[in-house]
Amino acid sequence: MIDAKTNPPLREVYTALFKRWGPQGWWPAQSRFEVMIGAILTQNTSWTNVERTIANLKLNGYLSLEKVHSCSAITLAKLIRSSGTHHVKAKRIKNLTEWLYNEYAGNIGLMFKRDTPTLRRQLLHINGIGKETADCILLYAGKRPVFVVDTYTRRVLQRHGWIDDKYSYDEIAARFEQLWGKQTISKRAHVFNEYHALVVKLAKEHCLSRPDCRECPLEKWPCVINYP
DNA sequence: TGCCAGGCCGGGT
DNA sequence: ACCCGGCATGGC
Repeated sequence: MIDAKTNPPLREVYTALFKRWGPQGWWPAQSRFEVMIGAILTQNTSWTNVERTIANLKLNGYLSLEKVHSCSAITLAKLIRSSGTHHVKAKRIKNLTEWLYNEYAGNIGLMFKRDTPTLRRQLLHINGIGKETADCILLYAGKRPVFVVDTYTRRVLQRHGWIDDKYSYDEIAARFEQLWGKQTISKRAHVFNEYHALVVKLAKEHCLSRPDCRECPLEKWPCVINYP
């Protein structure tokens, strides 16, 4: 007996989303360091505000590890003001760069030679980097096959009755990761990259702005609860 | 105008 | 083990 709760159609959902919108080209950045900074800046913050910040950092020549590491947290905070909670985020970014220098001599290439479980554990030890931020770095800067679970992912899954709200981050990620378990690492990384980006697109451009959900790519799987 | 955005931490039960 | 306030800007 297969019910949607224990066996949600996550593969079919991916197919439907990808067929509808195609590849999303995430993460929008020109370097791995830019991905890492962006992952912290976007915590509870809209991407348009982060874009402003990234542009400002670039304009002032602060989009390099060396520069960010050598400046003060106050200086950095002023530069990233448009992302909100800037004093908190300046400290978090400094924590990250300090760790990069202490652990990897400021060499991001060296850092990404680590295996995924070790690297994830290390990232989670940095104050200001939680599971989603760590996984964004692993997936979008490191091409590791980890699934990023954000609030949009939870909402979409809940809305269709595929999870209840007590599911942990790791349990949800494992559901996705297991479904592509037999694929190669690069194939999984590619799918998880596009999948997360497509969920964000679905939530932002459909579910949030159109509660009626007409033309929804997931109309084959009707919503069972109202969108929160 | 008030509410929210691609979270996370620390202190309190 | 949960629950909650704080952080803070810019867009609708």
